[in-house]
Amino acid sequence: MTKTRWLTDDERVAWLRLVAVTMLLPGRLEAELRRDAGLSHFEYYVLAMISESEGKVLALSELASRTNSSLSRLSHVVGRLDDQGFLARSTSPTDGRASIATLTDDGWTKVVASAPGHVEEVRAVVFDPLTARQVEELSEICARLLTTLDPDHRLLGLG
Amino acid sequence: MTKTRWLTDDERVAWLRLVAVTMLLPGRLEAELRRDAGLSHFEYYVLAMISESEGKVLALSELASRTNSSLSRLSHVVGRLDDQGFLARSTSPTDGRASIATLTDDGWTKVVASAPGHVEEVRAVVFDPLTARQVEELSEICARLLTTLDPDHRLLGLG
DNA sequence: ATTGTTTAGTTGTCGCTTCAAGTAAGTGCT
DNA sequence: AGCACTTACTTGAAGCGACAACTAAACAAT
Repeated sequence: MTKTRWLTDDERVAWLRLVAVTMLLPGRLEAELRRDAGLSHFEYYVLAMISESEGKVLALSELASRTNSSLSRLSHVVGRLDDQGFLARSTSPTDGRASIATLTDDGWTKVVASAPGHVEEVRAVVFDPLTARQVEELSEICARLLTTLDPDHRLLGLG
Repeated sequence: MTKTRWLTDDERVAWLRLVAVTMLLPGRLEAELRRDAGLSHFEYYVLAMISESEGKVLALSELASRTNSSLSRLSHVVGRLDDQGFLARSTSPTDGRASIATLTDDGWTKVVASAPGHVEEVRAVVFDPLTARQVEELSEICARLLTTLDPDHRLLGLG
């Protein structure tokens, strides 16, 4: 049990601000999507990830990596999105264990309809308040943090 | 319906990284506190906020502001923390509607015992990977974002 | 071939958050 | 003083996510 290295005053302020951002930002995205698209941010993110993949098809395990979710969570959510007709599930022809999710036409329409409002919200909340220089810095800072948080680059496509 | 201002490539990368951080960071804090202290991050944050207030006493509505939670959520959580003996509820003498939460000795002991591990985790995940310069930049960037996300400074103490 | 292990997903249960409704105290208007 | 309105919670029901247990397919070793 070594002595705790407490935060300096500057670090403490930075930390409180960062925590505040991580508490508030998800709520804003959630609210906009819920209101304008009737989707949770996670549901939108799932559909968006599939829509950006080749052939609009993804295995659930790959989807779980990219969305930072457990397979259990994903299984429940994909089930609901299936019920709503935004995607379809099928068994992989090359691996009998794997389920693959395919975006339906309705799902694609949904993503296309939801994206502009979502992007507007992202601009309003993140990019508009920052200078171009700060966007660069933020990007670099997040990249550094991700070397610890996500050493295998499981999010950000490509495992 | 004006034309969507899509993100540039650089913005898109920055955005994906930021989303990844906001997805992963809370999980790390949650896991450490759950493991070492048996508390959720939100429970810890509630106790910490009370412990830092004058007299270790706070009205629930003030607590709700500082923790970015609904009163409903807070009411449930405070009920549980009360059951566990970490705080006590009482009615405000000056306002019959208001409940005030008081940290008990056990609650104080819990916060003091949990803080070092929490700070270590914060250092490991956020401050150690960054240069001093980047910490400054991050702090400034978060401050800018909070002008939109939290215009009334409801979080960060002082409304 | 068979046995054991790993991988991929599903399902049921529990706990927590949200949401809607309700209660009670305070405030403003007349 | 009386009435509507707002504020500050509390409570119960419903939904989502985490966890544990389970199924089934693929792989690895002998």
